[in-house]
Amino acid sequence: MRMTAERKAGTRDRILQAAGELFRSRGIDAVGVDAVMHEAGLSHGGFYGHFASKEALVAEVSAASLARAAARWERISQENAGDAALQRIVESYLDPAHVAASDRGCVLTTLGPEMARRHGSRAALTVSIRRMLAVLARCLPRRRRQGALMALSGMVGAVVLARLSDDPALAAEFLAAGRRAGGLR
Amino acid sequence: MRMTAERKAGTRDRILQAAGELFRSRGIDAVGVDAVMHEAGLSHGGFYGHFASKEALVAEVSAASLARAAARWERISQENAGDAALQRIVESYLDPAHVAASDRGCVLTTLGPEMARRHGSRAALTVSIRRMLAVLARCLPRRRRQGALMALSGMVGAVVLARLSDDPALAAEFLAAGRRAGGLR
DNA sequence: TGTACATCAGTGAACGCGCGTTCACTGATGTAC
DNA sequence: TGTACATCAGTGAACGCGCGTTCACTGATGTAC
Repeated sequence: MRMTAERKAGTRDRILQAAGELFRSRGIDAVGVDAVMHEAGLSHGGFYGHFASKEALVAEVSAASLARAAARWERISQENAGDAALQRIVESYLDPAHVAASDRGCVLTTLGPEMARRHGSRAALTVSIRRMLAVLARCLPRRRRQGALMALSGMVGAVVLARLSDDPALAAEFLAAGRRAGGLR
Repeated sequence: MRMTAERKAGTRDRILQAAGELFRSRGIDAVGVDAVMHEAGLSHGGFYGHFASKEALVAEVSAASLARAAARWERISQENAGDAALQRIVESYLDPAHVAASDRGCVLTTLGPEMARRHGSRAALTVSIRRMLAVLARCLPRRRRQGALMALSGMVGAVVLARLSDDPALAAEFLAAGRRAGGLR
């Protein structure tokens, strides 16, 4: 009984993981429950033993994914001095490889407008956004709050625009602008 | 014959207008051809007399909508001095009323990630992005290119994050950060 | 000017398909004796 | 230790529905005489 419960929790995590990757790379409405379950190595019927609906999955996977990003930023800022922490966070957010791999990209840049329309999911995302702002403010020397707001806005916009840009040179310019907004260079 | 051709062109424009509003407010995949045609006051069957496919409509309406925004910025920058033009552009982009009315919002902030996945449509959007950057650069006193890239990134990110924020106070903070990124205050 | 015909923008029924969801089932694993 | 039973995570067929697209049609308008 104990082991089956753990096994089920593991399956649930695999579904969340698969959904996180597929939603971010293809968009929420373009990915069906059967595609998520197939990616998790299961048949589609079992989905409703883990989640009440596709919408419940969307809410949970987006909240969990952004919360994990916020936790990662917090860990980096605890283990590094302000300067070094900021550099790590900003560089990794704007790393061209991360920008290209949208299936592992930040929810804010991969699903931002889509999640903004799902009003029920915004509260959970806002909690993580506040945590990310707090980390950035802690890393900055002064004008902390304003700097954090500008850094996050600049980074999110830069990634969205870099992904939209047809020309790699223009995309690189946006990523460089994002780094500057994040206080680097 | 002449008048019917004009009438048909007018109908086509109504379809584009309806699609632009619906796609931006609800998302592309959440809006069907029949919803677009109904909004334009027509029955769904007539759609294929105007467009080859839904995907062709998506490409055209997104490109046209962003091109119109770029043209508006160019008009403002021609009719005003650099300072005043920048203020008008940035203020209107970050006006809370405009941010709330996503059906008339900028394609970059309402459909950015969704359009980034449609590789065939990116080239046309990139043309408009370059025009918008050129306008911003013309308005700035110095560090023009860098300033323009940071301004556009900061404004786009600020609007995305403001729409995501559950709390109006936090949303207002993001919009203020976007104004600062745009060189105001 | 009036009538007969041609054009074609728009209609609405129909199509095949994939979606989200339900449900009777199966078979591996855990428990009781 | 071995056997019989209970549990329940996961299966896969089936559902109603709305999607994108097609097509035979209609009826208003423009042209020819």
